[in-house]
Amino acid sequence: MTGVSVATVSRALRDLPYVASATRSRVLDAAAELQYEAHPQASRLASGRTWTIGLAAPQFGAWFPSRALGGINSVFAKAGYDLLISMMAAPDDRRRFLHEARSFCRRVDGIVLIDTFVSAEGNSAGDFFDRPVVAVNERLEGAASIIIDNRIAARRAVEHLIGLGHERIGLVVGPQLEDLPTPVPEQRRLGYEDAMRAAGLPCEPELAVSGNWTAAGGAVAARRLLECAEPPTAVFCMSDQMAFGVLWAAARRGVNIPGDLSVIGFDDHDLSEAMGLTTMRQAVDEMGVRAAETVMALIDGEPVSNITWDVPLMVRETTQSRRG
Amino acid sequence: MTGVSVATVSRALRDLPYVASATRSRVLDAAAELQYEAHPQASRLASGRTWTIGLAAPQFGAWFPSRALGGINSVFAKAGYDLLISMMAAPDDRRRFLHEARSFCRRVDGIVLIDTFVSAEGNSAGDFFDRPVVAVNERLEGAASIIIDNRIAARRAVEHLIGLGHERIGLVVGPQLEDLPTPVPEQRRLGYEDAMRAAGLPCEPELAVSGNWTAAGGAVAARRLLECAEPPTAVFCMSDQMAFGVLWAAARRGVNIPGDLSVIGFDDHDLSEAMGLTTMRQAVDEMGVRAAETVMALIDGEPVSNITWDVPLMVRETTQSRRG
DNA sequence: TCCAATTCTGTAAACGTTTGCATCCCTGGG
DNA sequence: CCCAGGGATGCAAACGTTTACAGAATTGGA
Repeated sequence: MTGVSVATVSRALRDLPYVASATRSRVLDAAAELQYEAHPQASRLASGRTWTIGLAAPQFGAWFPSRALGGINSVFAKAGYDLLISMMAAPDDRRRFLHEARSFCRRVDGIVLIDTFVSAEGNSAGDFFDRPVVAVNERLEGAASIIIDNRIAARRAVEHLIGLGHERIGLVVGPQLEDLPTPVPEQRRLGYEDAMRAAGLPCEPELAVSGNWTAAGGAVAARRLLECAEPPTAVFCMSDQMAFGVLWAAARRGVNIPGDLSVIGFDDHDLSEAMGLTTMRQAVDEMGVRAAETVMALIDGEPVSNITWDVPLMVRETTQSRRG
Repeated sequence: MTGVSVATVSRALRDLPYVASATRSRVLDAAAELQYEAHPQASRLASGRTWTIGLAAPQFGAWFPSRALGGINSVFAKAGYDLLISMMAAPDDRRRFLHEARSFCRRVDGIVLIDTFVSAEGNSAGDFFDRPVVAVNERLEGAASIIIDNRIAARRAVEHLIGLGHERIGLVVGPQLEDLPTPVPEQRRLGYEDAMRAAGLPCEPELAVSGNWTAAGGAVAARRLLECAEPPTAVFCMSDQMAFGVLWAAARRGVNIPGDLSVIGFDDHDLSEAMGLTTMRQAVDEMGVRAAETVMALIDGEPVSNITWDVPLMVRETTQSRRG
């Protein structure tokens, strides 16, 4: 239609140098008119670039990954990358995923790992992947990473309660999941203990109860705590979901919040603002955006970087200074 | 390595007929040893099959799509399909998506639409897509669909309350979103009115308040309802999230649930069981599984089908018969 | 005016499969 | 013993780009 060769068309459409501007605009016009666009598979085969980023995470139903997906997707959509997702819902899926990692790598230019804890299975990203990798919520040798400091954030949460005058402070813990060897619960517990010890307060074992990472578990935990001989005046929950359970159980028993019990969570879940829950904010979508930008930078040859994201305290209505 | 031609290898690896079983096993062994696998881009170019399914939805952060993603992904992972996602977070993304639909189609074998309401922009799936399409939560000409009957489900929810003796029944409505022309709120409202009318009860305008589809909005709505001259003894919320807000606001005001106020929601959100919320269950993951299976069936040439999914009533602890 | 450097364009060889067609081999029936 | 027919294999042409290389056209300076 333009009387020009395919090579020139290819160059014109991709903004490569060495094509006369008159030629370029003729090609562009023709392409627009014909709605022509390079066949993706063919172009991928010839160039070796897939223009696809692989995203691996445990169930996207979970709060963290599904939120992160939003941020990540917006960046890639703008940059022209497709997003290929691989979900590890079942307990053994992490091993399956790593087993198929070579195959996965062939169809992507870069990889974003969310909450996958690949480091439990090997030492370095290079053991599994031959593509640039960025890991969210995990340090992984050979990969860029975006994490938060769970220990310090937890410590700051508890310090907030201590600063309000609380001394008996309950801890609702999320258990270590069998199939997900995350250091998160341990780190958050250490942060709790750091704060308590620094304030000269004892860490009573009876004040640390499991909330199973769920709202239902949080409710059970709250009941346990409220039935203590000497119940706590404040509670730090390792997740907002568990905090919701605590709030709910307390409300149903007529325990006034924050009058009788201050509650602080961790995450800043979608519902937290509505519930007025004081919490530590994990800015998941921002972390997702940054992860996406980082993997694109790695693809462009920039060096590996490690980022620690800030976790601000969001003071709302479920914490107040101790009575009396 | 096996002394056999590439054509035979290709046939052996794909389980095609006309390859001797001895040859096949030699090829399979060699492939296993070399960790050989067909280059995806090359195979896609040659065969025209992309082995990819496109999934479009508004923000995956939302409850419905992120849950559906789980079911969908599990099916495709097993069947060997990749999943390519396209998210429509911003208000204008639906138009953008449809504008790029031709390009999207070239990289997928089939399409799953969740909550996209494409039908607002055109009459038929064929207007935009030249691939098999299954629409979730929407009827679309030329596409298979998986929907629920919002009107009947809402009616059954309200009938449950009426059956418990309630007569003043509040309605917490989700507003019609500007950029998402869904018939959902209208249908659920009609279901409410159907039930009320059938029982000879009036539909008081002051008992229908907006909850903005959020927990925070639900809390506001609850306050409005409780401040009525003659407050309702029961409330039907168009979503569980809004019901959470109602529950929360009621608990903070000392309104006993279900003693003073029965609450029923719609969705069966993850947190609903923990909260003991009576609700209408949308089995999202099952709908996702079915959507995935349906698109695969369409690809295999089976005819378009329309499925209406059942929405069972989950009776839990937030509804009880009217006092006195 | 001529030459070198530079910009522009075309040719053709990849890229790594799939698949139509031809060929060869083997088996069994006449 | 021959031949038909079908199973098994190989050959080579797609698939639709990208890109190294070569050649043509243009420019600027001597």
